[in-house]
Amino acid sequence: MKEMQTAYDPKEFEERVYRAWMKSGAFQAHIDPSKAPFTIMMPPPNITGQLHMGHAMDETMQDIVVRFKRMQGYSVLWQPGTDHASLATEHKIVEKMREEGTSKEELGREEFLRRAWEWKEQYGGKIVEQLKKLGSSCDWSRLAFTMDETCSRAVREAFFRLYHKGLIYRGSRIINWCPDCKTALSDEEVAYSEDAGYFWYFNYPVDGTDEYITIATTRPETMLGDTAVAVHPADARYSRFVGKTLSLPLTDRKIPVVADEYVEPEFGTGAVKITPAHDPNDFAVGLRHDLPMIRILNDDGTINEAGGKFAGLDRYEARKQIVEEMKSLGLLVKIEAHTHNVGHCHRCNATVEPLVSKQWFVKMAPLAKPAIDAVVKNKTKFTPDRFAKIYYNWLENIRDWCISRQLWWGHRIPVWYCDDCGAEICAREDVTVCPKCGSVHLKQDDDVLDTWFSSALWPFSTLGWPEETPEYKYFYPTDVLVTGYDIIPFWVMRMMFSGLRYTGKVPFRDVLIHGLVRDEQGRKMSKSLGNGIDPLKVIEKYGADSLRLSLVTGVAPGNDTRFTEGKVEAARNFINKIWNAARFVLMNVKDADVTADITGIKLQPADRYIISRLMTTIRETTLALQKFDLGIAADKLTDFAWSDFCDWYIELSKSTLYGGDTEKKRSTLCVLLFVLENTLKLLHPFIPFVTEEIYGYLPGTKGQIITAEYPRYNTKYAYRSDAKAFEGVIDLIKAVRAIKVSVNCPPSKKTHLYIVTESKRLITANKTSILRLAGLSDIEFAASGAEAGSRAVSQVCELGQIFIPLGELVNIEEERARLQKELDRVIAEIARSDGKLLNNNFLTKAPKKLVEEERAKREKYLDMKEKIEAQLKSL
RNA sequence: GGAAGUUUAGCUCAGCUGGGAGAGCAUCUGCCUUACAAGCAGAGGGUCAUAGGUUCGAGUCCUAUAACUUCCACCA
Repeated sequence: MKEMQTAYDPKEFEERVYRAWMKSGAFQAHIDPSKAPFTIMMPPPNITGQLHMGHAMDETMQDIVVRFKRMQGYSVLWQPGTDHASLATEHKIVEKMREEGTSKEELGREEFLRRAWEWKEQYGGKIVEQLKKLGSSCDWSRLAFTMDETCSRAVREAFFRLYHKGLIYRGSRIINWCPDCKTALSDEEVAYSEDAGYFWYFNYPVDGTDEYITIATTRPETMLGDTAVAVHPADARYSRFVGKTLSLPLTDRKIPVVADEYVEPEFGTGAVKITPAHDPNDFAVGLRHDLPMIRILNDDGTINEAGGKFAGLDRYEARKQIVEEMKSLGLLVKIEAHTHNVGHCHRCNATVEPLVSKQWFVKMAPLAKPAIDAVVKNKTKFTPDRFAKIYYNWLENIRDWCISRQLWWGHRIPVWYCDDCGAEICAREDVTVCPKCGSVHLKQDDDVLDTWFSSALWPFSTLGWPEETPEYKYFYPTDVLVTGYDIIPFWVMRMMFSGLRYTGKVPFRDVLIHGLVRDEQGRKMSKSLGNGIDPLKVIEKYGADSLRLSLVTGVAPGNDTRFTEGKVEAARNFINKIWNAARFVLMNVKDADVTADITGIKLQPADRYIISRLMTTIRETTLALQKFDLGIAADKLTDFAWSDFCDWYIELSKSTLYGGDTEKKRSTLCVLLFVLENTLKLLHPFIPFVTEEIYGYLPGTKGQIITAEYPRYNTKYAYRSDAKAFEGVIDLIKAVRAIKVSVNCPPSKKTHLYIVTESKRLITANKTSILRLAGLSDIEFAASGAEAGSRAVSQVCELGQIFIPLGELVNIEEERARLQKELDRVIAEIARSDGKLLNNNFLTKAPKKLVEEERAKREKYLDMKEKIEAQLKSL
């Protein structure tokens, strides 16, 4: 048998183990009617993406669930893929072209797309390689891409269906425009932030009088597009002006004063300039009063011809000049500092301009309703469930979704316009001849779709929808979607209404939401702050298993977590512990012909104890994983493995392993192997690499741990009373250890122990272990403490009263103080117990079992009190 | 303006359907005990944000308050 290295070194095997998994086909999903399917769709990372901590956590959580289910015998599909990320990718490619001294306009659409695909082929798979380093066990043979043939067909189909149901329409609306990306954005793609700005107060002259109306604005340049000033109908200050016209300064236009309830008299001056083409509220006012719309901005954020002499200036330069000019005209009243919410492009952070533009929209109201109902009716369940509220909140207030983007990289809108008859044709297949007039002069819409339009179809487009493929029939609907709460509006919501609309089913039954990974100070990790930590570097230093474990321990579902290297170190230390425990077991097994089979073996008390604890751990972790409580599962497991198995059982096993009884030795080895093997299986979803590696060293194992059966709770091995009894032995050992430390007795000095007990059999049965772990030379049963001599230290523990004669080591005063402290503790316990038991309401209303337990405790403490008092007296 | 979350040991955080406050790190003490010093044994440390309420019993449920975080809406 090959020997394990002395120290845990993930670098030595992680890549090798991953290759073996790939080669064995363990990740591959199979349509197997004899098994229940289990499906997870990986949130497709952008092809421009670099693996970050958010991915690492998201992937780890999915992989834990997937490996757990796979071991439970489900036919698992974890579907991987990447997203074309139209805006982000186009940005990147445009940037590259600029460096090469060219531009998309210069190259034209076709050449641009050719280069874009080339870029995708070259760099788009990078993130996939990074995911593999984490240990992600997805079916790479099914790697999908949002712009591949299958997904593209699904996009066409979806668009086609909505279009012909009137749920997709084209119209001129106020949309969010990014002047840097030069495209429309959806409401969700705009991030607002409180920015410091100003309030400029301008006077607009009232025609036919020498009076002015003062308005306040945060965006002076928009005055070029003003088509009215509005006041509240009930505002006495302005009522005499309603119906009059104003001369709009810097232009030759006359604009009316209108009355509209939208105006809040208390805010600003109570008079509002109305720019219907550049403000959503003004747009509504404009419609009500039939005002003209004057768009004053070009796509790049410069002023257009409507701006007269300001045409061609950048919006901020125009602002400066307009303010100057108003000042020189004496029409600038004052400037106030004012912080207000400004919308920014979530991709490039440029200030977004609301403007009227002809775009494609999805009508949301009819789609939102079923998506809400599905969650209300629990067809899809959020974990933690509080996120359902956030989901409702979004869908209940949702506005129509602007889906057209003025970009080239993406799914082109499948609509053609006929140059001859003006027909608008939406079709599944490319159109070359106008179905209305037979003309061949057709032009496809220039725009592409929002990336999220295709992501919304991900759970079924990857399975071949709209074809009823075997995959689709077997794996859809999917089981769990794992993602961060920040993605709910972009993706979760849209997959929900899309799934319901197109497939008639919810796309997933569970949504597992997690939080953000923050930095050590609790800040969001971001490029601009430069505080991001590269998961690949962490893997390089500590291994993927350590990173994975550190990302899920001590984390409550849906909560943000801080990443610290200390956590990774703690995880690494734990894994090293497991590594060495395995090494210990294997060293002792050597060539002994034993396996992890414990059937028919004569078990000692310690064996029953650890097996019982293993069973409890199996039950608890299985339950926690089923509820997606990954943090709790990890906690229970590490606690069991480290504390129960390593610190107790392995230490206990030494007394038989190093003893002469070969039969006992054999059975102990079996139990060690049994517990180790099961522990590795339980740990495998969390730390897959190291568990697989160790599993390979175990005698009698076949195949890989990744496809082994997940341990099952077996009542036969519960051994509840044995385990309970053995806890008394542990308590005894701990008591002796504590005493020895408290009197500064060196651990190496073996001492004698006297014990007054009724559990002689239990103690005798475990005598060698107790001697070894407590550092004793011998144990003697006594009728009373007197036999231990006067200079003995005593302690009341579960199995009885122990006495350790320590001779000159004992300082009577210190011992008296120690006992007094113990006595105080016991008295406090009795008082607590009395508080309950003397309360008649507790006796009558609390569960009987609880009352009985409380009575037993009180008895125990009373007994302890008596003994401690007697000991104090004897000193 | 609306909503959600957080507040527990020095730090970072767990704590499921209410029934004797936990972990890791840090601190202190003692140990190289032949798997592991990335370790072992032991110890100290908490008015569970505040105030009420429900209950025999509240970290846990309800109400209010405060502080912090986040999301949404938005007044030009």
